[in-house]
Amino acid sequence: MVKPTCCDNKLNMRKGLRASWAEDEKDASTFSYLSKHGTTTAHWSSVSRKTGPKRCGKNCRLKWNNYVRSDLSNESFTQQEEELIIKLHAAVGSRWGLIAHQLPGRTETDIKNHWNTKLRKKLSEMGIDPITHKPFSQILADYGNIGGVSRFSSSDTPKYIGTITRDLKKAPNKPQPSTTTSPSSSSASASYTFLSNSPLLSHTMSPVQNINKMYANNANTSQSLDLLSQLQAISLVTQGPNSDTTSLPSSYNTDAFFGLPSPKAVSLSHSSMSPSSSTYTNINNAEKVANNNSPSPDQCSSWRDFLLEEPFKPAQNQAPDQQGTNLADFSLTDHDDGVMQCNEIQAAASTLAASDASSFLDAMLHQDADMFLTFPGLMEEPLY
DNA sequence: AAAACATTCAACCGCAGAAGC
DNA sequence: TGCTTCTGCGGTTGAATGTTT
Repeated sequence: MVKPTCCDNKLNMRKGLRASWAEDEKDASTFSYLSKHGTTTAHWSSVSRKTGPKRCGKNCRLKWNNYVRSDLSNESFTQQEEELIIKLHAAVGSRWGLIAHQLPGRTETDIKNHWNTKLRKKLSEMGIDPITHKPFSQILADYGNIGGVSRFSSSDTPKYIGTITRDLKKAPNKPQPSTTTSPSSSSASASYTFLSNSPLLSHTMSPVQNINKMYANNANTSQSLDLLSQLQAISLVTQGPNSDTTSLPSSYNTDAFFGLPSPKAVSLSHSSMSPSSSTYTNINNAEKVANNNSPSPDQCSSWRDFLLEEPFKPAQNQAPDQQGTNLADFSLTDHDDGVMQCNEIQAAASTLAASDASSFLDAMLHQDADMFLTFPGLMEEPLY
């Protein structure tokens, strides 16, 4: 590890415990220059040389990105933003930078702090593990059922269980909020009453609600969303407020919990879906491909039942010639008929399945690279 | 009024990858 | 090719502030 120059005491850089920035530093001419010309061509090391008292470039960048930028919002987080953060966290984990790109005016530090101080606690109080987004009861049950073969590494297990028990202590000793579907279930989705009660979750489908569905799926099946779901979650979010949510067929009966249409309704609606609502269809198709052993949506009366029916299982026994399929070969963009091509989903699913053949680490790295190839927008510079 | 406790959030730290030489 | 520097990210810390006792 090369020690950054800013950490070299010989350079007399201002650092150390809470060496707070004075107002005159914040208003330094260099930051004024950045305000006018942007940061795309800025070299933070040279920026630091221009700021009065010596500050390392890293320090300047941090200050600029978090506090000096003019587009930052000082308003408290709205409920919609909180919902988005939770869902994105479920989809992509603690990648605050990625999450911050979806929330204009918010910095990753803002979001990280808000998560650690508010949302994390909020989830814990509802009996949901903020790390896995699964109910504590399910985590403990899973842990009790594994019979000596831990799904966690032996080094992680004590720490992880310790986290759960600590969060459990924070949870109130009262019954989980009842649901209108299955009172016996303590699923994470059932605990998200504050989400379902949100005025934002109207009967009209929105990208956020679509993520809700995947979120519920994730909470009941796997420790983290599979890559395909992550890609789709990000795709949905990046559509933002521009997505047309008004063109959904009237046949969409809302799910009792998340305001989702029944799988049957969606299944019946495929042929009449408008292109603008194809994202929803894409996900539905992807799930059908991924859960190829699951009952068809026609057999289930609600999304919850459908999703609880069978956990996600990667396709097995893929033909060898499919293993070379690149995830970047398929696109989530709309097709003329508004429905994602099934063979493209198949290609993605087989890629995920093929990853079993090599090492887990290699597969993860490969999939991560593919994700950014598929969504180059995630790597774009935010507009300041 | 003051001490104790809890919460917030700006700043710092360490790591890792990219870029430059 | 290897070393150095730059940049970005996520996690942690602790001073400041607010709330409770």
